[in-house]
Amino acid sequence: MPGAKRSRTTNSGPRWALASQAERFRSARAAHADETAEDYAEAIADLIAREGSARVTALAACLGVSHVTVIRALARLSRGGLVVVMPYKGVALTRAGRALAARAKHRHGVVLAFLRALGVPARVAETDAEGLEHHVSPATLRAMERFVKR
Amino acid sequence: MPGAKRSRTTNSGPRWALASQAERFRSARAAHADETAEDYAEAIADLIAREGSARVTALAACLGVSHVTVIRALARLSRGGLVVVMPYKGVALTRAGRALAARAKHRHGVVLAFLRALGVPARVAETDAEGLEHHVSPATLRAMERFVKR
DNA sequence: ACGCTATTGTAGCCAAGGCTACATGGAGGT
DNA sequence: ACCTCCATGTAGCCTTGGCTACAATAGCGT
Ligand SMILES: [Mn+2]
Ligand SMILES: [Mn+2]
Ligand SMILES: [Mn+2]
Ligand SMILES: [Mn+2]
Repeated sequence: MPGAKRSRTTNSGPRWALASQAERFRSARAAHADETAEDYAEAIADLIAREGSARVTALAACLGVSHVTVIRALARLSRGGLVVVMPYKGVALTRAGRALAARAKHRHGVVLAFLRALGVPARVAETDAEGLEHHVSPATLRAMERFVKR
Repeated sequence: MPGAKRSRTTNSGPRWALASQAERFRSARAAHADETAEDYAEAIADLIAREGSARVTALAACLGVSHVTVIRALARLSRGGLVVVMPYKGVALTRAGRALAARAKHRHGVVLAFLRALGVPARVAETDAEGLEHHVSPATLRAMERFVKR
């Protein structure tokens, strides 16, 4: 008979498969939790470098969200000790914030250069890099760097 | 004087930079919106293939979330016409659901094979692929396939 | 036939990340 | 000095995606 009835606890595949698959999903969810902080830190550092200051409105335009969304995100990052908000003056990065921005910027650059080296068109590479970067582990990042340097 | 005061509308960098950066962030957010559907479709198809049915409990174990989370996600996917839930029997994929699962599974496979080919250790590759897959555009996917086939 | 146990479902909580509409504040230009 | 405009902040709403605790039910084994 088809779908031969197996006792309720039996399951064909390898015993470790399910648990470690769950771990993979957990990792992806954890990456998403860090994503906002990374993107904000990088955007703030860029704005300060390019315009001398990072204003809430500029951040909103840059990230493609409303200023309200930025204000609330900054409040969270501030509680987390990554930024200092100076109303009507701009947002500054703390030491930890600058460190995060530097790591994010570096990784972003590597991922982008990697995609370009792979032969992905510039515009597409730029778009994909913005999402991919947050899921690139240190080991994969090293592999990408190796590849970029031929 | 340092930080030479620029008129309020001036901004150094290229004029198009901000808007298109916003577009990149919007794309990444859009990818996240599809992520749950893709992962669920793929997991359901896998469970059906491996065990003959996809039960809520099995999905929860597989995805690393509580059964409540699965039930609610399935309700949304059901409203979206991707799955049909048959209580105490299992979850079935609709035609659209099967198509999504097939695309997701293929892309996942390519991303994983690509990382392996790049020299990323198996465990790390499996973990990274779970998050990366959702941000790989068709153009990048093709580039990865090309690379895997040397 | 009946009870146990595992599966499924509900209620209600939380945080994040979006939004619009409206309120307040700063600062430049007149 | 003051007006006006823009930047900032608040109130309140929504959806997604987590969770725990508890309720209901299917179906197996006795
Ligand atoms: Mn980035
Ligand atoms: Mn990003
Ligand atoms: Mn992602
Ligand atoms: Mn995935």
